[in-house]
Formats: sequence, structure tokens, C-alpha cells
Amino acid sequence: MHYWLLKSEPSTFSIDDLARAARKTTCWEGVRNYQARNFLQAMKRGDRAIFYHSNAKPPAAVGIVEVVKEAYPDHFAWKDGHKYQDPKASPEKPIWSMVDVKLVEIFPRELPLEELRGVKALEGLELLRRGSRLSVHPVSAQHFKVFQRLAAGK
DNA sequence: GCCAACGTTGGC
DNA sequence: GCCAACGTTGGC
Repeated sequence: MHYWLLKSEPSTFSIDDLARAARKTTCWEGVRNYQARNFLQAMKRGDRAIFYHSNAKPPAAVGIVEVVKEAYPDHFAWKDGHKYQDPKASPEKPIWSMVDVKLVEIFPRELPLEELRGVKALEGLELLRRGSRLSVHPVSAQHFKVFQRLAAGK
């Protein structure tokens, strides 16, 4: 099993939106960065990911999701007028992928970025790297455990 | 292949 | 709203 981190702007799609979704499941569409896409394609069923609110007040890790469907074409890329449309993509050449994720838990408390930056045990986490913008990236098993411990308030 | 210009992300 | 840190585009 591998661990990941997924960023979403809560004004676009928050963890509460996921909690209200049918079967608490959503497709993770709209990734338009090759490095992030490659990570999506590496995800396996059962992998878990930290759900992170970017561009939020405050930006924070807010819960955990599970991969329930592995990478498949992101068809929003060739949907006319859609905000995630990419003119270079087509059904024959999808370019972009998405996965389906299901809510596992909403943390009992949010873990603000500012707090995470002060956690020694999270050193090396991509999220905390200066200038990091990757919206999908791996998290080590050790770091993932630290998130769970912090969220539980231990 | 270089790199300047431009667009985007995302913290602050 | 500002702007640093990227990633992408396109001229050459």
C-alpha cells in the first residue's frame, strides 16, 4: 500500500462536499500537470491519501481518502467549454487521468499548514518544501502515521 | 535546445 | 491583492 496527498481548493471541492457525495465517493478530475498525473497513474486500489485544503483559510490537512478506482481517462478534458477542457486531449488521446476516491475519515480537528511546518517528524514532506505546488504527491508511510497521530491529538 | 514571456498555484 | 516559485509556450 502506498500513501499520497491530494490538494483541493475547498471553494471548488471540500472534504465536506465529499462527505455529502453519493457513496462518499468522487472522481478526482482536473489534474493538468504531468508530474501530478503520473502520480495519479501510479495509485493502486486501497492506497490512502491525505485530503488537503489549499487556498483555504487556513490551508490545512483535513482528512483521509481511499483510492477505490485506479486511473482512467479524465473525459472532462474534451468536454466543450468545461473549465478543465484541454484542446490537445481527445477520446483517442486522453492525455489526462483521474482516479476515484472515497472518504475514510474527516479528522477530528484540522491540521493547519502552519502547525505542520513546525512538526519535526514531517521533515522532508513534499507539501512543506518551499515553493511546492504539486497537487498530487506521495507521502511516506512514516509521515502518513504522523498525520494520523496529530489528528487524533496525541 | 535555449530562454524570455506568460500563465498558474497557493501562501501570506 | 501581492508575489515567489514554478510549469508551459513559442520564437529563434
